[in-house]
Amino acid sequence: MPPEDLRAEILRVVRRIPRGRVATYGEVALHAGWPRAARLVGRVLSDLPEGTRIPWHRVVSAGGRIASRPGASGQRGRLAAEGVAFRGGRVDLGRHAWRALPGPPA
DNA sequence: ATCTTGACTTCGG
DNA sequence: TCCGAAGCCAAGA
Repeated sequence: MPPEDLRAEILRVVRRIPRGRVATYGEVALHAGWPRAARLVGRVLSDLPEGTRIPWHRVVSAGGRIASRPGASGQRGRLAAEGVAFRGGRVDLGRHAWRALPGPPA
């Protein structure tokens, strides 16, 4: 599957992440059909226009950490506005993971 | 064609 | 828990 289709597929996956839940880059890549393309997910999201309706803020790094980049704090704010709980600077995946439960048992 | 650079992940110390 | 190294895929120089 060429990168162009992969991009569309990634965006499709991100769009289905429900409000109040989060998914990791690796997970999005997995659901898009590219198990090891986590970095590409980040690349695709970085190309999104400012006014996009894609819920890019619901995509976080492994373990619920917010990816380092300019604007990271804004992402946290958006998530908090959706009711996502944080614990020690990390998203509480035990309560807000979209599907899998990568973190240790609560 | 080779090297560097990322909104990444996992493993080992 | 924090840090560094290695593996990862694509794009740009």
